[in-house]
Amino acid sequence: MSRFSTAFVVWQNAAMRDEVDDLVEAWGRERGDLDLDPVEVFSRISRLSRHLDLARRDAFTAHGIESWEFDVLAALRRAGEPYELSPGRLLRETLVTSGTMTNRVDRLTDRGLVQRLPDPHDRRGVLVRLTVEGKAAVDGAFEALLAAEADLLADLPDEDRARLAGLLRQLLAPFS
Amino acid sequence: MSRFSTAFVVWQNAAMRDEVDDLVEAWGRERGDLDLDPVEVFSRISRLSRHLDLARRDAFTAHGIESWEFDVLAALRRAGEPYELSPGRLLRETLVTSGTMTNRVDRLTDRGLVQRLPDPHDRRGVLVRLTVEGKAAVDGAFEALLAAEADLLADLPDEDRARLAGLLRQLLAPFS
DNA sequence: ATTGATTGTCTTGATGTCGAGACACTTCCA
DNA sequence: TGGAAGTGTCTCGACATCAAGACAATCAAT
Repeated sequence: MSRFSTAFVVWQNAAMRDEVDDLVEAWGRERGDLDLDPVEVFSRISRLSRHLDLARRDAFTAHGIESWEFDVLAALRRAGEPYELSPGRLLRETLVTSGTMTNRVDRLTDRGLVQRLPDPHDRRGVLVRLTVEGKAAVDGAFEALLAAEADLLADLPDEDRARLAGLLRQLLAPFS
Repeated sequence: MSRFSTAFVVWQNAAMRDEVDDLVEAWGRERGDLDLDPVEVFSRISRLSRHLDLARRDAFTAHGIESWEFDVLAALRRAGEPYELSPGRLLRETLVTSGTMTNRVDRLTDRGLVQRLPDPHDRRGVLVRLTVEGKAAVDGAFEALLAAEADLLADLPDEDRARLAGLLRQLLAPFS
């Protein structure tokens, strides 16, 4: 199958139709003077992102946590032992503002998933540490997320996945 | 060039590195037991979507409108003459709730970009119609958006764009 | 040592969105 | 023709987020 995946893709593309095809068709009727190629890529990325958010939400609620909770817990989990980060580092990782992060850490503390500790090296600072319960929650949720995402990729041959990841990397790299 | 574009991609992938490579590396250190392939695709889609939102915001503010305004105006514009849709149709197009749409139409009416009309065929209903000013605003903003998005695609050869769009369609089609 | 600038965190007020419910009109069927 | 179910829109209360500013501790330079 992998040797023929490109032909397979071409065949599928011809047969398959998605919401964005309708969108492009409508714009083409109204603004035939414009090159709509960018819409073919970016509108699909936006819509996939929205669907993905919903899939994430579903996967996480089965594990009793919400998406924003996962974002924070996952950043701490990725940091490795002892699973500690400053609020400032957390808000840079998760791209939210400081007020939002204060609120999030408050609620995660109430739920017993993280705890706040004074930073021994900087008396202005605080460290947020994952609790044992928090680590278990994020590990379970991450496994559920990977399973849900793997389902979404099920129809895509390995070779196409790698190609897709590579093309997306080319788009994303300039931002990093 | 087109004949060698696949090899070109492979070479670029080897040379280029993005934020998600770091993310996957960190997860791999902590959870080497998991298959992180889905992250390579979906995390890039999420992050690109976020960057794209910012690029959209920039392109639109240059034209004096906001992203949520564009979403509503563009749905009306795509509908074609006479640029009218019901609030219910608008909220299905833009995936927001009815309360949100009421609020948005209120503000767009205040700005003179749309007007509310009674639906002649259904006395329960209302039609939202693009004004002349609204049509000019959305056309200008759309052109700016396409230009900004074309910039983001500038480094990607035509063949790769088409391949990327096709792969994304395969992921998106099951949702549609 | 003292001053000034910087960094890190939290507080406050405003805003946009969602979800649930209310209300009006329409459609269907007896 | 009458009543019930359905549809379309709007209102209201709760909530998470953001932006700006306040406050405390640290660092750098004289």
